[in-house]
This record gives sequence, C-alpha cells and structure tokens, in this order.
Amino acid sequence: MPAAPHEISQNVSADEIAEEDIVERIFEAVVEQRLPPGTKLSESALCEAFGVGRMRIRRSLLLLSSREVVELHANRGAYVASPSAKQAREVFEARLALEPTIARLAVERAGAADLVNLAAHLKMEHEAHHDDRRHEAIRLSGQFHIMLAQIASNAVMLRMMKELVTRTSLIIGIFGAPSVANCRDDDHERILFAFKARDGQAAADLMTEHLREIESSLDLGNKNSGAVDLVSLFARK
Amino acid sequence: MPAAPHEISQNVSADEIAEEDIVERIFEAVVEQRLPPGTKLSESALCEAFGVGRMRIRRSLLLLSSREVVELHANRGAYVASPSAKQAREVFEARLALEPTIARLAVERAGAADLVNLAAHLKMEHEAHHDDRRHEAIRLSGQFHIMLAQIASNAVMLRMMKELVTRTSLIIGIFGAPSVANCRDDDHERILFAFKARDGQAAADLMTEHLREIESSLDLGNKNSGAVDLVSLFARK
DNA sequence: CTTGATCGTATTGTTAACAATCATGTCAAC
DNA sequence: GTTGACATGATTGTTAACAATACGATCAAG
Repeated sequence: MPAAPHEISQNVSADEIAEEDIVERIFEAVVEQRLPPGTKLSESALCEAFGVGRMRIRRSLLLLSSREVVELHANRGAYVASPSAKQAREVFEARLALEPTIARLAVERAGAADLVNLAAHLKMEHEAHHDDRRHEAIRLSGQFHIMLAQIASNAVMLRMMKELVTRTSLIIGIFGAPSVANCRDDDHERILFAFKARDGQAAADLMTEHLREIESSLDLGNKNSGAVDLVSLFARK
Repeated sequence: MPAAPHEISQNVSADEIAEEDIVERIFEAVVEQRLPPGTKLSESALCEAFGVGRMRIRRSLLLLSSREVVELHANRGAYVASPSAKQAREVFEARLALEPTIARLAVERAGAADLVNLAAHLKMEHEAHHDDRRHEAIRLSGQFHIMLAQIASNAVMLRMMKELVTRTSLIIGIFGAPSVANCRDDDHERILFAFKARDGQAAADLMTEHLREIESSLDLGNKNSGAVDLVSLFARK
C-alpha cells in the first residue's frame, strides 16, 4: 500500500488521482515558482490539467486554502496566495521557532542512510544551481528543509514545514530581489557538517542563522498597506 | 466586519453559518472532551445540529480532517480522531518546539490590557476548577495557551496552536489518567508572574517545564500496536 | 478621451437526484 | 449455539443540471 494519506483508504486503486496528490502537485509548482502569487486557478483548467471532476478540484482548492497557499474569493475563484509583509514575517517567525528544533532532532535521529541521502541531495542542489536550472534549484533548496523534518520523524512538524516552505517560496517571489538566490547552498552544506559531527546544537544554530539570512535578504520594509496594495495588486504577474 | 476568516468575503451576511464557524465549534467540543475520540460524526446529524446543508458539513469535515482532528474513512464516514501514542509524542514535540518561543514573544509584545485579560482568565480557570465545572475548566485551560499565541500576534502559530491544543485534549482523553487534571493551573499562574516581570526567558522555560509535566503525566508507554488497537477501539466512549 | 451603464458570457456556487458502499438483522447450515 | 451467507436499509460519494454572481465588451453620454 503506497503511503495512504491521512488514513483514508480511498477507492483510488489506480483509476483516479486523489486530492492529496493534487495538493502536493500544486505545492510543488508553487515552490518552484512556476505558479506566481496571484495566479488564477480556474476550476475548469485544473479539471483538464489533472483529468478529474470538478468536485475533486474543489476539495483540493479548499485544502490548499486551509493551508493559506491559495486564497478563495467568493464567486470569483481561487488564486495563488500573495502573502503580505506581515504574513511573511509571521512565516519566518514560525520557521525560526520550528526549524532549529527540527534540525537538532534530525541530527539526533539521523541514520547512516540519511547522511548519504543528504549528501546526495546537496550534490544535486549544487548541480542544478551550476547548470542554471532555476526551478529545480529552488525546489531542491526547499526540499532540503523538508528532508530534515522527515529525518526528525515527526509527521506534525513535517506537515507544518511543507506549508511553511511553500509559503516561503511565494514570499521570496514577492519580496525577494530577483537576482539573488533563495538559499545559499553553502549554508546547507554547513548544516550537513554539523550532521556528520553529530552536533545537534550546531545544526540548530546554523539553521537559525540560515533563516535569518534569508529573511534579511528580503525587502519586508513596513510599506504602508494603503499604497502597497495597489502596487502589488497591479504588479500581479 | 466581524473577523473574516481567511479573506473569504462570503455571502454569509446573516443567513447561514460558515464552514470556519462549524470547524471552530467542533474544535471547541473536542477540547471540552464532549466529543470523545472515535465518536462518529454523521453528516445528517451534523446537518441538523448546525442547520445547514450537507455540502457545508462535508467541507467542514474535510477541513477538520486536514487538521487531523477527525479521521475520514471512505464510505464509512467521519470520526473524531484517536491519536496513537506515536502521534501523541509528535504533538508534544511540536508544542515543545513552538510554545516556549510563543511565550517569549508574548511577553515581549503583551500590552497592559493583555496582562489584565490573562489575570482575569486565570481567575475564571480557578473558579471553574473549584466549582467542578469540568468541561469549562478544560476549555479554559486550553484557551490559556491559545491566548498566548494571540498575544504573540502571529496568525501562523496561532492556527497551529489551535490544532495542537485540540489534539492534546484528545490525547489526554485517551492516555490521561481520568482522575488527574489536565493542566495544573498553578503552572499558568507562574507563567503570568513571568509576564508581569517581563521576563520572556522565564516564561519560555516555565512553558517548557509545564508541557513536560503534562506529557509525563500521560501513559504513552510503548504499547505494542496489535493489542492496543483493540483496547482503545473498544474503550471508545 | 474618459466615464458610466447595459447586456451577454463565462465561471462559480448550490441543489437534488442517483449510484455505490457498508452496516444490520435474519436465516440456514454445521 | 455459533458461524457463515444473504438481503434489506441507511449512509456516504458522485454526477449533472440549475441558479447566482462577477467579468468583459459594447455603446452612449459628458
């Protein structure tokens, strides 16, 4: 049985794609920044894209909105979320609360295979970055943080991290300088060193530093909501 | 405009209750342990209870399942979740990662009114406890942790905490000794002292200690899944 | 040239009927 | 007396048609 979501023993034997898969796919597309903030997600288009009925798309969009990755506007449809500066700060604050602990737990619980996987992952990150495969580089960069949560073996925090990483991609898309890379993979490398040294505290500290670096590379200046709303609204896409 | 959920400007002017409200109500009932783990939530019953159509109930149940407060079993309906010992440990691990930070931030950001509200809240807790109003005492005890997240002014962590507090009530219902109280309100009192002293670090430390106390009061011993499933299954209600 | 209104179209939201699945109670067989 | 099969009833899941709302274009007025 392939990783049943939630515990729903759906009758999705091989016929159709499940809501969780659709959610996951859209998460991925958002992380890779192929779905920019504000993008309209029309039901009919998604039905065609995933080859499923409208009901399933509707449920998927509801799930996505409950994780604040899409915004539902009554009678107007679903749009990829456009986090405000305030929301951006909240996301980073939550990540700063969670991820140092996750890093520490991951170090404590990592097996030999995990270290191998992390090393292989960093290699892929490097390559994607070097070859200018931007989408993949971004995805792998986020994936690194997800992997730590997986190694920490905590489903609750893993789910939280998937949401936070996805929203972070949206935030970088809005507030990040277009030229600057999202994660300096050097940081990830340093964290791997802490893993090899089995130094949980060092991993936690490096993670804190890493997140602070990312946040400070953004322009979350207190733009007064009045004018900014118009600007970011019309700058959509 | 009364606190629009998500940002949906629903056409729920005064006619009908929104999904978010239903979710909130069920959260509350679970926190108060009036909906024990495993309770069946039939659609027709909920339709009648809330006076809404089936569609709305269905969406509410989907949202509740996405927060792991109810389990959806295909073709069999929705049931209040029964967290496993493993899930219970994960919930506490997540709380231990989040709440000390929340406590520290709350201390930093609390205004004079917040201190008054907290003091008033503690008084209500004491009274409910003293008067043996068990449901209310439990609800207030959980509410205290929610209030800290509100004072910390972080919507992301607030949402996470609502989920975690609710799931904690389920966990205590399953693994807690029936006689013991959920939160010793003395702990809450001590945390309030830290607020008055504006000592964020103390609040964080007290919170850590508080959570550890609660977890250690539970019986999360590694019961082999085989037998426990039957026991907890028949112990339903 | 811009502003405002009206209509047609397209998309979303809801309802109700239908199909499928599972639980319950009865009955026969061992 | 217990176990298995079977039919009935109830509950969930899906589909499709319908209603409602918002968008876009066209056009007239200032």
